[in-house]
Amino acid sequence: MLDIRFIRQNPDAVRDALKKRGVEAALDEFMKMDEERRNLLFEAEKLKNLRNQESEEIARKKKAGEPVEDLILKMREVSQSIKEMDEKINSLEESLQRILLTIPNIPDDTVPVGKSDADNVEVRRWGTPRTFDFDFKAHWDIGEALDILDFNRAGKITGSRFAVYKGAGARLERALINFMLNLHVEKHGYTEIFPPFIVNRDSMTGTGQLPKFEEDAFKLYNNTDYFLIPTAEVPVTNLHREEILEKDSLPIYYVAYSGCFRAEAGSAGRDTRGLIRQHQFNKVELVKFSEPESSMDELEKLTRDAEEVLQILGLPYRVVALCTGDLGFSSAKTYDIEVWMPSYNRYVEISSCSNFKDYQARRAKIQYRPEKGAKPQFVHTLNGSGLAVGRTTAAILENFQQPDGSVVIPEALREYMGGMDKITKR
RNA sequence: GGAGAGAUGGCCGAGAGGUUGAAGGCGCUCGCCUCGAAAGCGAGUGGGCGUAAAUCCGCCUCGUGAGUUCGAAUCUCACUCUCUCCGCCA
Repeated sequence: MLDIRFIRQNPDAVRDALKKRGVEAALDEFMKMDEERRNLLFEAEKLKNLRNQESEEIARKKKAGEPVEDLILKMREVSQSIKEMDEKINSLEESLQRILLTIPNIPDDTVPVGKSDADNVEVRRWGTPRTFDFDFKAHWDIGEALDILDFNRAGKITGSRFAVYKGAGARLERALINFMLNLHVEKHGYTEIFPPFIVNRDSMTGTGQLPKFEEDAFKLYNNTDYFLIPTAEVPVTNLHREEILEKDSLPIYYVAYSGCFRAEAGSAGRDTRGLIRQHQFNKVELVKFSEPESSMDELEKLTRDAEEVLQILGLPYRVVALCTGDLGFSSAKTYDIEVWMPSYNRYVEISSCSNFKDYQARRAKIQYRPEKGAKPQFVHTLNGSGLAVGRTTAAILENFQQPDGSVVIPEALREYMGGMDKITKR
């Protein structure tokens, strides 16, 4: 959420930022309502001041035994006016809030301007995509041939866009989760969180999934207003919703494994095969809370932390800076890490690392005190996948497949696989 | 699911319609004292909004939302959460 004062004072900057994103917002109407609200508020406050003073007067007179009937009658009318004005103010506030919640974040100055993912800028590459001297297969074919992935039965159990992992496949997924968590906890200094996979509406609003993207989320219908989390970002960022953090506690680094659930509305027909786009998938998520001054540095470090997973696994990847048109709703700056996926013959997103600056913090009211006794300020929040586990499994199957149909397990995962160095058909 | 109790400032805890934004204590900050510390003494100490900012001032805020009233932390209703007992349960 943007600061309403910032919009008031810099409407052109906001308009410009939205244009770069390719988004329209009813700013003129917004400014008008804001002014009306403030005028009404001023009038209402004058009346409230009168009411407070006269109420004390009544108390004083009553105690002294003086008559108060006239005053009470007069105040009855004042109270009625206050009530009417408050109702108008409230309805204006609701409208303003509704608009405010649908205005995306302002892109950082360093974000390349562009319309779509075609305008994203490659920042760096690591590793070299392997050239195959045999007829390589897509991971869904590898998985089914090795009897470690079963999409058909998942369709029977639930429906499309679900997968069953079996045997070494299930173990590989679990190994990756543990490997990633251990790396981030032990080497990068993150604190592990195991969050609820179901959250309430306030949490979804705090991180920006709601109100605008409700159709993307799975909603629970048991007389509750609960949602399945689309990412651990939601529960973990909301850990500190409506809190004032100690300066000394910053930066805070959290890492969380969670299942993730996405309706994938609007992506019908895309990535219909394999593990790339599922309604349910596993992810290890990195979340940071930082002081404003250091959040850009923290974004660089967070991205490197995520990259290291791919480096240790030996998977080629590249990092791209998302352009203004491709930037997520709440993000001020995002790097996508894309892993080489032979079946796609291109790099495929496996992590998205973002600095939200104070946008989520303002929505979720996450503050800190810059100094003892100072006014609280909004922290900056960041997060990134470290990594999407299902896509990592897919990348391992494809990049490390052998001519005989087996798949070599990366060295670093073997201790998590009971020493297994290769998945073969059994 | 049934029965009961509760939710007040960073924490503990009073308050039961009228200078109560809130006694008292703890904690914290600053000052005095001290070579220094402790103790003691004095002062201060939630958040939001009000065109930028400090001060002043005003409005709002005692779980959340509505209501009664000239006036609500105090009364009414709904909701949320916490605790205790019973039931059920991985």
